[in-house]
Order: sequence, then structure tokens, then C-alpha cells
Amino acid sequence: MSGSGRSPVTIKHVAAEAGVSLQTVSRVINDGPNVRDEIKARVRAAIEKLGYVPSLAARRMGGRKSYLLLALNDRDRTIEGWRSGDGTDWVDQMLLGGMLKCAEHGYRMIFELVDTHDARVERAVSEALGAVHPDGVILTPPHGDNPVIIDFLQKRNMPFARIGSQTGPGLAVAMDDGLAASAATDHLLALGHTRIGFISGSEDYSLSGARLAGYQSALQRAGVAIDPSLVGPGDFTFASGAAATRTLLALADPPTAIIASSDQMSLAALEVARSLGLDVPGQLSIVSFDDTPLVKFSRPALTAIRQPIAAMAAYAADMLIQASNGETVGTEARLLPFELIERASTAPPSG
Amino acid sequence: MSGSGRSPVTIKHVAAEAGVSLQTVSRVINDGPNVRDEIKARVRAAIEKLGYVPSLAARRMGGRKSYLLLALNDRDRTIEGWRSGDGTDWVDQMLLGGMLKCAEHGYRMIFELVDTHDARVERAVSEALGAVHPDGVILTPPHGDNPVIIDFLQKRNMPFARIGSQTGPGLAVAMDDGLAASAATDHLLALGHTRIGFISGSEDYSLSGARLAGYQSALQRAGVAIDPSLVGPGDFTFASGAAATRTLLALADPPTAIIASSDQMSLAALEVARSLGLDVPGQLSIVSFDDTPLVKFSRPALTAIRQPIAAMAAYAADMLIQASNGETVGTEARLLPFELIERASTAPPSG
DNA sequence: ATGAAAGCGCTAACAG
DNA sequence: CTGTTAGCGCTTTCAT
Repeated sequence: MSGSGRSPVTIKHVAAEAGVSLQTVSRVINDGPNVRDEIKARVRAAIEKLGYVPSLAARRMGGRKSYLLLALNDRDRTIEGWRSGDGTDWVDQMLLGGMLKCAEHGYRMIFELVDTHDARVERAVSEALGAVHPDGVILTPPHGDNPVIIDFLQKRNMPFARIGSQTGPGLAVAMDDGLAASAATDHLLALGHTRIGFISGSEDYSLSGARLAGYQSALQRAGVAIDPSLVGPGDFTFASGAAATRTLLALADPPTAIIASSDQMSLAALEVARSLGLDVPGQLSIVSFDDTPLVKFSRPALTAIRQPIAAMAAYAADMLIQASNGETVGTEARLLPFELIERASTAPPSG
Repeated sequence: MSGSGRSPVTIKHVAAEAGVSLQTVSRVINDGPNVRDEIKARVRAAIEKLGYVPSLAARRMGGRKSYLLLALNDRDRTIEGWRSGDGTDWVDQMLLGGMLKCAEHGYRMIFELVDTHDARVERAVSEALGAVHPDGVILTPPHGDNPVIIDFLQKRNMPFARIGSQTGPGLAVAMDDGLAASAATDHLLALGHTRIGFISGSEDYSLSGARLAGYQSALQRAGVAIDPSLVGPGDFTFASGAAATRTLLALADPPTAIIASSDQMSLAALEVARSLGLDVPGQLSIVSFDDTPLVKFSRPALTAIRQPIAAMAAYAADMLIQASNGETVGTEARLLPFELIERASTAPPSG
């Protein structure tokens, strides 16, 4: 087996076939102005006949566009999720939204893993940019909140969009994490809970703060006192969720419901409750965040806030592509709707 | 927000910094021969200092390598999996194995969806090849068994590796599906089952036939009569699994155990059994294929054959990269080990 | 062991 | 409206 050689059909062949200049073909490809319909049709026919497709590499070399978007994900967390097979479908949803949107516009999405805690983040990002030369970068949490990356991208004048972040420069698209946490809290409040625990997410993620604030404001609005001991620290992992749950349930006046900022932590809460002989939702209600596939199949299935990952990725890709086409796009953060999906892990408190 | 302009640092800058010719830098980058260690070191220092990374696009233009591998997946099935959020992690495992292997060698993997049943498959593949110009193509099931795609790739002299297929031309890597099905059957046989049902996979997949054959040969070896009515047709989907299970369990002499060729079909079997008031594994044992995340969390958790997707993808990428480096690689199919993971869905028959 | 020249397929200026 | 001329950043020849 040997290399495939070069593209069998180039713009030259099309030009020859259509009897026009190279440049005219280029204009047709790029929907450029100043081509008579007749000639345009002739060129299109030649393209069709020859099965011509412009080479991405050559387009990038000649022009200023690469037709490539770079999606940056957190290395450790992503690989760990893949390895453990824990059913987290963040990457899949990103591809569903981002990749398909790219394809619609003749773009491709290149997926890259970068370690956010590495001292050489900047170098890693720089290398990816240097090799790929994307037209834009999609930053997923927690990279969207990483000042080193943001600064670097701005310095390089590279357009970027952040997913899951509501603040900061550049394009941003997220769900309203604060509102979502409020909705989760309201749901429990409506069921009659007043002792509601909250397990927060990693501080690397700006959404963690937003969710905590949403939880607290819902409590306040309902006239329920905020008890700091009801807030347990987490970092989205199962282990941290288990630890926080144990602490919360060991309280003198333990919560009758817990909101956890990730599915893994919620599953951990469920597990801990089970090990303590507590019935869910009879003696403890649980509301989760993310709604990855697993929580639908746990016993009981978890009530959860669904994050619109695919929609966020699609929006981010769309904005970046528009920007790369010279269109001006607003830079105010865009909030996409979330969903509170009621399943079997929430019920009125037993007391 | 505007485009980022070109790469700030090119091979020229490095050459100037190191005080050598452009060419020498290229040789160092590519581990070429005929460069004194001293100069090599000087160039490396310049590269390091400037943070230079060669542009993929330029490399592809100049040379014959693109440092890109194209992974082709089935469009409908993949998107459907993403949409439904059914926890299938095929894509994730592919990325885990393939992408990381590519990264090790300075390659990138481009992920593309192609509809295998579309009359224009060839056109779709052609377009992807034309745009990307990969150094090799990874074909996943069922594309690895699609003669149109295979022929086209061979015609274009494009190196390719097939995952999950054991036959046909070119590189192939798979698990031994026949042996795996035999192992599943033996497991049930050892528990005392003799009426063992089998739900097959889609005929688009060559592995479906291999699995069926493995099931039958295990039965034969054990001296158990092969009953064709115990084989139900499936296409990997939940619905097909449910239908096949209903048919099998409605038999005059129904099976006491069922092997299903996919997790979705196994979950369907579980669901149907439950709806019929059958205890699993008390009255019906189930062995699954794939071992996606969900089956660990079903009640009962399913005994399953684990497919080494990441390892297969890594192997395929490795072979392709080696081939693109001019190394000769064997073309005999490579079989990777599978695992039979015993969980709670299998037990001795009740009778 | 090194350098110089040519060219990959395309787009971006310019001309006409 | 259309064609011509230069490159883009790199790897190939081919010289030296």
C-alpha cells in the first residue's frame, strides 16, 4: 500500500473543461460576484462532471480561510470519561451540534484535547493553532473560563466562542445556569422541601458559581433561610459527590433533598443514600444536572436539568462561521433554553 | 472579530533564526538524513524559541503527506445514537483509540459521516477525500463491508483500514466475533442452558454472520441440536430486539437464555422479559454484545461481550500511519482480544 | 552535508 | 465581467 498521490482533479481541470480561466472557477466556487449566469452554469457543469472538490489545504494556502473550526476540550476529564465508559455524552453532543453545523457550511471541525491545568496550556493551544490554522476556536468548559487561553486567543486575534460560559470577552453561549438551578430549587420547594442541600461543581467552571447563586436566590425568594452547611463542595466527580452527600446527610438536621451539579455526583448521592438505607425519593429527593444517558436508567431515574449541549455547539459554530465570512455577529452572551426533566427521584418530603 | 491572518512564525523565521537554509529546517522537522548534530541542535533551539509548528496545510501542499486520517462512520446510525442519547459510546471509544494514537504521531483524525445506503456513497466519500486528502481512511462497520466504498478507495489507491471486519482486502482489525459468540454460548452452556436463543445483527455487517456462526459451532461442539427457530433476526436496534425476543419467548419450547448481538437488543430482551413477568436471570438469562455504558447500570446489569473499539481504532490508525511513512505493513487481518464480562443477567436455568 | 529552484492548488491582488 | 500575475509555507527534486 502506498500513498494516494495528489488530487486527481484540480481547479485547472475544471477550468480547462469549462473553457474558462482558473480564476473564474474560483469565483464560482466561492459565490463570488461578476460571473455571468451562463458561464457560472458551464463551470458548475464541469465541476459536477469531474466530481471536483476544492482542496482544503490549498484554499487555506491561497486565501485567508481554512474552513476549519477547532474545538478545544479538557484533556484529562475527557479521556477519563472515555476510559471509564461512564456514559457521559458531552463529546457526542458537541459533535452532533458542532460537526453537523460545520458540515452544512462546508467546514470541518477538528477536535483537540488540551490540559487546562498544564503550565504549558498556552503552548499547547499555540501548537494546535499553528498546525491547523482554524478560522475559529470553540472553547468548552473549563477552557472558556481559562484566562490564559482567552488572552492568548485575543492576542493572536483568533475568533473564538465559549460554550457554557456567560461572562467574559468574545462570543459566548450557554444555558442560564442560575435560572436552571433556581428551577431545580423551585421544583423541590413546590414539593414541600425546605431543607435542600446543594453540591457545587468545580471552581474551574464559572457555571458552578452561577448555579450556586441560582439555588440561593430561589431559596431567598421563597423566604427559606440559607444555611451554608447545606452547601457541599464538589468537582463533578462521583467521589466528590459521595463525600459531599455523606457530609450533608450526617448533619444534625439533614436535608430532605439534594441538588447536585453533575450526573456523576447525583448518582453518587443516590448510592450513598442507598447505603444508608434511605429511600429515594421517599426519604431523600435528588435533582441532577446534565442529564447524560445514565440518569435515565438509574433506579430511580433521576429528575434532571438538561443542558442543551448540541444546540450550544451548533450556535457557537454558526457564529464563528458567520464571523469568518466577514459578517458581524453580536458579542453579547446568548442563553439557550434548558429543560427540567421530572423523573422518579423527586417527591414530597416524608416528614 | 476578524480573521487571524497567517501563522506568525513560519519555516523561514526559523531558518533565519538558526542561520541556515529553509531546507535544513525542513530536514530537521522531518528527521531527514544529512544534518550535522550541531546544526540540528541549533535548528531545534530556534524552533523551540520561536514556538514554531509546521502548518499542516503547507506540508500537504508541498509534500505528499497530509498528516490527516479520515474516519468514516455510518451517518444515520451515528446521528440517531447521538440524538437518542442512548449511551452508545462507539464514537467516544473510536476517538479515544484513534485520535490519541494520531496525536502521538503528529497526525490528526478527521471524523466524517457517510450514509452507507445512499446511492451516492461513492460521491460522498470522493468529496471527503478531495477536500481532506487524508493519508489513510479508517472504515467502521458497516462501511468496512461496503464494496462500493472499498472499490472506490482501491481505485484511488488510498490506504484504508477496516475496523470490525475480518475479511476483504486491505488492512483489517477486529475482535474474533465468532469466538466471542462461542464464548457467550459456552458460558450459557456451562450454566446448564440448552435452549439458547440468538438474536442476530444487521446483515450489512459481516460480523453479524461471524457471530451467528460462532454461536452455532459452540452448540455443535457441545452436542446440542441447532434449532433454527431459536435464531431471531435483528438489526441492532431496540425495536428489532424487542420483536425478536417476543417471537422467541412465544415459542412452544422457548429458550431459557438469549444472546443478543447488541446492547440495545439485549436491553429490549430484558424489557420484554420484564413485561412478560419473567425474572432475569431466574427464568431467562441474557448475554449482550458491545458492553456500552448502559448495560452496567441496567437491572440486572448485563453479562456482555466487550468489544475493544478503542484498541481497534488505535491499531488501525497505527497501521495507516506506518504505511504513510513508507513502512510495509502486513495485510492479514488482525484479531484483538475480547472480554466476556459476567454480571447479573446470567444464571442456571430454573427448570 | 547543505543550499537553490521549482511547484503543489488555490486565492488575492491587479489588469484588461 | 473576465483573465493574468504573484505568492501562501512547505517539500521535493537537483545542484553544490
